[in-house]
Amino acid sequence: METRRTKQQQSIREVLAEAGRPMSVQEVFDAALTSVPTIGLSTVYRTIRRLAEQGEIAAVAVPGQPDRYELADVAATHHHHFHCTECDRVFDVRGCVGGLDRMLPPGFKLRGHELTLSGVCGGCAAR
Amino acid sequence: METRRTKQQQSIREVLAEAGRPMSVQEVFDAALTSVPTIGLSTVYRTIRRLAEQGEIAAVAVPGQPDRYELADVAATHHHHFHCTECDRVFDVRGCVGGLDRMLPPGFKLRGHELTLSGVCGGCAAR
DNA sequence: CCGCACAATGACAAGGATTCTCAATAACGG
DNA sequence: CCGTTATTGAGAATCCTTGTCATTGTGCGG
Ligand SMILES: [Zn+2]
Ligand SMILES: [Zn+2]
Ligand SMILES: [Zn+2]
Ligand SMILES: [Zn+2]
Repeated sequence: METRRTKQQQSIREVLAEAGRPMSVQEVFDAALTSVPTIGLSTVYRTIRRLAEQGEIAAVAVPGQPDRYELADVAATHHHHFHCTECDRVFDVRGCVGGLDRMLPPGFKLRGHELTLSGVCGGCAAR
Repeated sequence: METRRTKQQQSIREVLAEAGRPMSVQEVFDAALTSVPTIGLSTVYRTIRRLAEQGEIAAVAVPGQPDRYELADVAATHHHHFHCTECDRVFDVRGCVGGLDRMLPPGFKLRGHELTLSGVCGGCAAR
């Protein structure tokens, strides 16, 4: 089972790399269209799912909205997210918090955590 | 516009109140069926959406899965969540973390936050 | 270079979750 | 009780995501 390199996959990676923030499948699709006008939505879904399964990208959930995705090398630099309730965009924020183990009930095993701040982003606050 | 009290809505509230953890619409529906066997799935979606809009319940997002909901009075007692990657259930955990403002870029305004721990729950870990 | 094998694609069908529509029901004030 | 009308339940409709499959084109061997 070889793995072939295509312009579609390359485009999707570039979009995610240059975005600087987690993007939805639809957002990736729209952005990828400019560099590969014939790309299909199926391909974007397929590629993103595979990348996620392979751990190359990570999923970010926001209530009531489709998941967003970002490159794992960004995710590898441990960070968290900020959801602007005005424009619905999601931003990366650096830093973390400690002492999470102490929050767990006995018997539970901690493997990871996801912290999402919410409020108004710089752009929306300015207006 | 009066608001009428129905057994369906009462049942849904009871289910959420007695669950002790955030539940998906389907879970609420299944549970509500035992007390109101004729209840429709539409009614559960409708009621949960209205309760969420009115701020009586809060939504909890998990990547790749439908939102879960919990009563706001539970949510009001500030707490967070634990997602078991084995059984996919979501649990409430008490406690919080501080110093979140310091994580924000300049110009951003913090209104709230959501922290979701993940790992293996007590039940699954036992097996 | 050329051609083959088969991974990947794109268009569309299919599936699942959520919302919408509407006639029938039932809560509640009179 | 009665009438008004908020609410319900069933199904259609919509949105998001995955599956299917004939076609395309990558990567390798000749
Ligand atoms: Zn914004
Ligand atoms: Zn962290
Ligand atoms: Zn579990
Ligand atoms: Zn907190």
